Amino acid sequence: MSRPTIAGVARAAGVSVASVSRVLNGLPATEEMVERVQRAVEELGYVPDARARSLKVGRTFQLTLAVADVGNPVYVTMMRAVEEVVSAAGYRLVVTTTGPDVVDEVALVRGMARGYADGLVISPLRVDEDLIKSIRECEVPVVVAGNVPTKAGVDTVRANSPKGIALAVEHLVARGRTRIAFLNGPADTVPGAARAKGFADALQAHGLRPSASAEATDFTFAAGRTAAPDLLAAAAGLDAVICANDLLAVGLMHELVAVGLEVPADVAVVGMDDSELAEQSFPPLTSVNLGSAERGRRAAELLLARIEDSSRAPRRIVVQPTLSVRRSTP
Amino acid sequence: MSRPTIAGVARAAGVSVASVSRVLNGLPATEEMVERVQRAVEELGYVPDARARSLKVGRTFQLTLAVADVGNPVYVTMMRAVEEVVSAAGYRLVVTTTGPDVVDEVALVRGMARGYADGLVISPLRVDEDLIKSIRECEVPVVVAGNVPTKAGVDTVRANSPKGIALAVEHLVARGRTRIAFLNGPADTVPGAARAKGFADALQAHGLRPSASAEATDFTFAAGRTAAPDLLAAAAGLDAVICANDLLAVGLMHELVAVGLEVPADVAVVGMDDSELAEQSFPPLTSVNLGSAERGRRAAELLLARIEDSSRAPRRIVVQPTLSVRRSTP
DNA sequence: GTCTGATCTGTAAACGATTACAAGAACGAT
DNA sequence: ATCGTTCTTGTAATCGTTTACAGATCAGAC
Repeated sequence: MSRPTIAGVARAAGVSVASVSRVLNGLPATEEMVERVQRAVEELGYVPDARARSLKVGRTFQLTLAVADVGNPVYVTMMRAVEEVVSAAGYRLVVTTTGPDVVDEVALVRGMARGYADGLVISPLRVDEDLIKSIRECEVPVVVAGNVPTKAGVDTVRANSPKGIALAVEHLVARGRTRIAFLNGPADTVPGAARAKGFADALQAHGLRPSASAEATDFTFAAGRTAAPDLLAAAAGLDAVICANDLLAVGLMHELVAVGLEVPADVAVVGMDDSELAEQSFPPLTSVNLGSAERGRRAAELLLARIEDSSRAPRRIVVQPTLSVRRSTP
Repeated sequence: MSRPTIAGVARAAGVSVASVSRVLNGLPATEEMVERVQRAVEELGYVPDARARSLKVGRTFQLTLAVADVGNPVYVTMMRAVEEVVSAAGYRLVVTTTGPDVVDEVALVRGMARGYADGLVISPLRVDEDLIKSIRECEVPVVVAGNVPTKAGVDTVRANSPKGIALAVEHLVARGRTRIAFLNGPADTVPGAARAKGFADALQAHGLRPSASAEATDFTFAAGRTAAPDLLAAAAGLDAVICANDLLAVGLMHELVAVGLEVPADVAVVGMDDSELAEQSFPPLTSVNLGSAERGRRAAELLLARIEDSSRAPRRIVVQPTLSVRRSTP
């Protein structure tokens, strides 16, 4: 005995399938009709088939979130925010891990044409012409959580990481630190490039020169540890390090302790993302809050809005950073 | 100009829709036929519609993963493992957050009848008769990542947390600690109950009595901090604490430091889950590895296997724990 | 009593794929 | 030349909904 269909309900209730559908979708019907249909639905334990409904209405009530790595706490924060907005609006969330390669991202965006989801939030690490082209031509609405050129003409929600780094530098300078180094992630990524430039500019604004900078091979804890010795070797006597994200910062702190340097007494450390890890690390990490939760929320809202009205002009939202001061800086 | 359908391709190629479908699905066809269809597909940029396909074949090629809280690093680990297996098998992953309430879990399982996914991996915090009933009656295969009674007759993959706690106790005793306390999460959850009992049994096996125990309101960092003072007040002179997960352990360590106790010199701390946080915390946290990645992997494999063959006997897999010793214990 | 309009319900045609079945082509064996 | 077999292709039914359209019912106005 297999699942009852709407036809079975109609038969049981002695009405037409159209009437059943109407009652189920809350369209006007007589009291008696509603009553009969509901009884039949109850009795048979009928549940409408999402597949059939999707085909007919052309919507799946699913949205996709694509991130490079679910292990990064910043994506967890975003994901939670997106999930919240999306499920409140009656959508399910499909989570996809793209990995670091842009070709996989392009393939993903192209694949959206299959229509398994009604929209996409993508947070790309690396962006190229192909990716932008695929996004513009995508069958379903796409919102980019990240930085793409204005001329791309797509909805975006991005952080202002140069400004964030400026906040960090300002804070460090105010506390008397001047020999400031930068531990970046891969510079060929969009955030990596933006943060490198932001760091250079921020130091210049204070009349300082970079004490040193190093580039980790990834935005991960392990890469942070690995890159730390290089950074320390390059800059004798540095008194502060700004890191391109919290994982790198925590990795660095472990190495600092290992070589006998104290945080923040000897070296102040600032992270970025203000993820849960910043609060949990020891000492708790001063971190630039780039608004990942808000970016996730806004991106989801933008996507929902565009699904409602596909003709609206593309919007570019910038979420401003704040600094969460904790004990890793003096 | 909207998306081309299979009919459009057929027209462009001058063949029937059946032939197009066959070529696309790799069924036998002449060289010329394959050639013509592929050219037309290429030309029109045709991509098959997942919604229509789902309706016809009765499969969506999606699987759902339901966890209580995506913010918990242990679920991130599981999720990554599940995603890997599932996407290698050509499925997409729908991630759902159920929250702590069992009624929401039941609603979720019932909702699977809508057929938006071909299977479900659920990791429930709290389990009751209703939930088990809904799982048994579910329209699609369900694998429980967690502990449910054998008589429930469902596929499960679970950890052996009592054994894990025994490992922790053994380790602490071997290092000369005897005044051991336990910081649990909510005892009305399945893992909470199992771990409380495991702790009591393990101490007894060593002829020890619990130094103290406390119950945090959640398995979170914040709850760990909040519960810490109670624990310390209840047991003057404790020399070790085992925590029901890593977040609680890290929360506790922060409080220990705050009251001037040193880890591990004064108090040894052991976490559970061996999540990435254990490695990242300072000092790095000795933690019971309950095999979350492997549990995720096995659960996904079990689900795929059951989708292939729904008549196979339910399997119960137990993943054995190991202890990752780090510097939070002497 | 008839007509108009509004309101409710049913019939049937979609949505876009897969696939059972039948028809046609090709080919070798007799 | 005919027949049977095999292989390829096309026609049309089907999956389970939604919804355009038309038919039925009914109330109120004349």
